[in-house]
Amino acid sequence: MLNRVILIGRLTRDPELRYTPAGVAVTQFTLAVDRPFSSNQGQREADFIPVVTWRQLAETCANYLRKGRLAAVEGRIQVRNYDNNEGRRVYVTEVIADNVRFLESPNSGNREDGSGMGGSSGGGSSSGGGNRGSYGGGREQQDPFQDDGRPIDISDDDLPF
Amino acid sequence: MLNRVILIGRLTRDPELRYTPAGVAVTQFTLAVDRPFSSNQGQREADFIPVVTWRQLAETCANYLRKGRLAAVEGRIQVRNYDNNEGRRVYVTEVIADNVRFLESPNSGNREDGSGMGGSSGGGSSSGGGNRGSYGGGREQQDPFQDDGRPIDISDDDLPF
Amino acid sequence: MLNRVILIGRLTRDPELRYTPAGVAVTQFTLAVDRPFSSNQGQREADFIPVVTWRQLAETCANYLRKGRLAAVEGRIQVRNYDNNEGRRVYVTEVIADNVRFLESPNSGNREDGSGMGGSSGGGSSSGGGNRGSYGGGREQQDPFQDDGRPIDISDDDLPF
Amino acid sequence: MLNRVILIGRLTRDPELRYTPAGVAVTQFTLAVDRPFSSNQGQREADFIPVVTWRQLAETCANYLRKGRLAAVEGRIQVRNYDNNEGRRVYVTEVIADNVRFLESPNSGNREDGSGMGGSSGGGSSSGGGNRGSYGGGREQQDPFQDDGRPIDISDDDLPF
DNA sequence: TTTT
DNA sequence: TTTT
Repeated sequence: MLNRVILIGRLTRDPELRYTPAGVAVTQFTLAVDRPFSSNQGQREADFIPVVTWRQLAETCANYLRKGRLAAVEGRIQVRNYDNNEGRRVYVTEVIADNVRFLESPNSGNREDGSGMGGSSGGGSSSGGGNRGSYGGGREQQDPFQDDGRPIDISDDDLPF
Repeated sequence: MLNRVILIGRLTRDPELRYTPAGVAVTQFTLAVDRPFSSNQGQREADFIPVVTWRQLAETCANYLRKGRLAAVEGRIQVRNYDNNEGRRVYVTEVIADNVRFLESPNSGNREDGSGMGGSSGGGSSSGGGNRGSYGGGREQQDPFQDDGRPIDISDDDLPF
Repeated sequence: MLNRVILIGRLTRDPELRYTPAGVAVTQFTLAVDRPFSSNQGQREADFIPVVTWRQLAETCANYLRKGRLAAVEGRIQVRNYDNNEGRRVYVTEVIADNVRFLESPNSGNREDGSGMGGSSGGGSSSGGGNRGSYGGGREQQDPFQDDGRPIDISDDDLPF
Repeated sequence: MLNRVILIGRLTRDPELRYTPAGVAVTQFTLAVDRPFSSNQGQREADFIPVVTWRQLAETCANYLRKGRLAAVEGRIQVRNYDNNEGRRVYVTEVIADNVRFLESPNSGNREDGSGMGGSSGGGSSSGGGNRGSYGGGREQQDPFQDDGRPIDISDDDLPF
């Protein structure tokens, strides 16, 4: 079996870093990836694809990625499910990333930022300022994947790899 | 932007061929893709990933793929949404395939079956017999993506590419 | 069968646009892709991977890519061979791209430049002279991209896709 | 940077297992991957793509793969070079695989044979093995996989990953 | 022959 | 030098 995904897109929001009860870092963000064609209403649309990173990569992503930034993500598709408060089973599809490249950095001019893998995470970074604008430069699209009341259940059982 | 997925897995059921009002073929199936590691309960798990094909490729898949068969799929992740009968917005993530390889065929011994792309679709649907076996050879897992009451809304607006 | 490559790297030189006798555009460039680890001498190394694009994509690449620019390339590996002037068979491996993303542009600040696919090529077009070399097609072929004295002939038989 | 290749094809010969002086296993084989179109002489052609695997994966490939078998390979493109006996620099392009799937097995009927990885179970960690080491890393290297009179030396410096 |  |  084989399950491989490669995406290039922009973050719809700042990444969210959390920790499992056992202290393992998890970061979630959503990538807006423009579709390669226009809709028949002539608009360019995007797919909003949830991405999850774990451990060191999670820390690095939380430190270096921000809303609007361009990133390349390598990983696999994972489908998990939970029962919501109406007793319905809900399916959640995410890309579990094992490699993230930062394709832009605000302060280093126009250069690639380095790797999400080997990168020493350095300090808190977050470099302030950042954060303008709608994700993709202009269109006011909405990130559908956030605090919509879904129970958040990160457990240490969810560790991939 | 870039959005590329490659999967190898087994069909959880026979593919479902439908037509849009304008007569465009669409085929949906789910691929069970084993995870590359075991859960911490020591079980091997799988992701059940919905795949959609259109037009000629849809016809070919409907003709040649069957429950339990191994296939390779190339495509892109698409996230669409609709409002369910409780007025909640539901997000559906699918792989829109533009290339499918049939990695097994029941009657040609142990050989690859050919391409889903250029393949002359040949005749009649091959419906016969089909349907033995649980998808992954043994485990009785459940395909979560079927007739669970979700409205099916294939429209001609959904044509990719 | 399946053959898919995705690269992100920097151009080692300006791209070279040429035309087949029938006027089909071909652009060649080399991508320097850093390896994901350091050598045991502690140096970071790169692979230098030749990329070939055809037709509209070739024009767009010639117009928008330059030495040092970051690009994402999607395509397939192609291996062709020719007999050199010593009568030895030489094997040439290239990535035939069907999609190129420009991940930096010098004049548009810090934004992605757009697609290599749908891009209107705009200005320069650079039609110039060039023109020989059979590329990719039959057997016993010449490498059109080397001006080191080997015979060159690009023919229109060499069009992929 | 990013460098990802996925291939499905057939082995042109039995794989060749060797060991470095330090006893690290290396296996080389060539995958014949049919092109997705016919030549203008109407023939279907193939690319013959050299694949290299290391360590445990090398042993597994040597044990389970044979000439003619269908396999899926995931890895990265590596370009190394050496100076041949005429003093010319020769460039060798190979896919360094980190995942191989056996898509056919002769004795288990028509089923997929399993993974080339041998996933460690347990919850966390896994990811096995050290890192670093560039295979074909330094400069001026020999191609260890050709017995045509060129000097052979696989060194332990060549370990990838 | 290589990019940052 | 190539597989089916």
